[in-house]
Amino acid sequence: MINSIPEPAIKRLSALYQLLCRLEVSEVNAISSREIGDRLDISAHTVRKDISYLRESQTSGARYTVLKLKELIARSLNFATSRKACVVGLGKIGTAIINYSRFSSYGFDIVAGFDSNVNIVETLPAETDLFPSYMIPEIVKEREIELAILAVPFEAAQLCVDRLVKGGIKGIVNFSSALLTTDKNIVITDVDVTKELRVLSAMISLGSK
Amino acid sequence: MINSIPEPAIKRLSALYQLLCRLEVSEVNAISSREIGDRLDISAHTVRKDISYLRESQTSGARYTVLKLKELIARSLNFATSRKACVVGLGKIGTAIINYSRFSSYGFDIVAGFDSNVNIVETLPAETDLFPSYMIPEIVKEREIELAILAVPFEAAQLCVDRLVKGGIKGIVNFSSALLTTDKNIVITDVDVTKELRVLSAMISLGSK
DNA sequence: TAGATTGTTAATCGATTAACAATC
DNA sequence: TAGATTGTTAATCGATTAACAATC
Repeated sequence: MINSIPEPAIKRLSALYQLLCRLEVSEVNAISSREIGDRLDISAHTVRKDISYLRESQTSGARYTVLKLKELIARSLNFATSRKACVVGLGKIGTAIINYSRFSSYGFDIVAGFDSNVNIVETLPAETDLFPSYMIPEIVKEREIELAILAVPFEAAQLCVDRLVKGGIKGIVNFSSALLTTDKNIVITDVDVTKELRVLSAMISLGSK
Repeated sequence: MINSIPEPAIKRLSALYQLLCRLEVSEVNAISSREIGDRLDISAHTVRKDISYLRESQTSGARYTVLKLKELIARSLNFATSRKACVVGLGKIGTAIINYSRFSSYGFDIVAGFDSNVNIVETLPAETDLFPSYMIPEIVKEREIELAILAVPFEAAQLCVDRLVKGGIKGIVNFSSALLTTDKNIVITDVDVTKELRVLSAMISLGSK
């Protein structure tokens, strides 16, 4: 029933969740669909429509209660239960991510880091357990890691993905510029600065937006 | 005429461009829409449709010549002329990006780095000219910088954006987790690991894909 | 030539926008 | 109560998929 939320709506709802967390900190109690739309740069219609995907049909003419709406999204999109994650590749990006302490407060526990260079694994100062890359399948399975942040060089990316999949990974955030191939049931998001710059560049040139 | 390429198509064409660059290096000469589709995880229909947005109507039954198609995309999306970019915020992420040397070979010249901490600006070893943040408007204007990579902490983000806009920036890749507000004619892409993890998490839970 | 493949028009599918009754 | 706002159905808009003639 709740199953069929369109992917664009999931993305917007994730952004909305983030906004609600911020509002909660600033002690804002209620917000209208219009205000949300202004902040997130989408229409108020879309905001209400997106929220309606989650609802168990209870009509109301009052503005959204920040806390309640946050809870509703958390429940519907499963943000309440925390997930285990790992970082693969401990270069500059990987190290920056693994030392970014705020993940756990957002429901993501980084429980392992991997690098092919044993030297790095042994000497890097980090609060997280570090392992050599060949141990990925073993550790991912053992610690029930569901998500991976991949920050290895281009050439090493596919091998790491295969190892992660072998361990039973469910989703990957890909910081390498490699084009990865996997089973359809593993979700991958690509984060590629060069690609983002290109898209921006094209949009500037074409004036499309 | 060429103006009206839908945004999803622009994104896919940027990915295709990247694929073609790779194929060129591996000395592949020709490729079919089906093969492209397999690699990019989209349908062959979509590939052909996307390419048709660029074409000056010249029918052909032969597979795409890698080099020609690459050139066509470069010409249509303006990837040929290089653009100037800057990095704002020289923490771990910012430093990693500014020292990533390959941007220039992709048509992006990073011509300045900024940080609010004068100490960092003076001592950081980098090949790029570094400046204190208050000089952003001046330098952006002077050097005709069109793109910015924003990697400052959450709290500082909006101030930096305002300064960039003052200098006449056209596009921003936002690595901070802040929700930025600006004129409609400035293009912003958000790169937020936490948000990506959330979206992955939701998609895993809902099984939607 | 025959099989394969493109380029593009038409058909379908899905998301966004509009509208409005129900509610605060 | 009256003005504002939600939740949801219906209408619109746009992108993806299908189909097929033109071409290699």
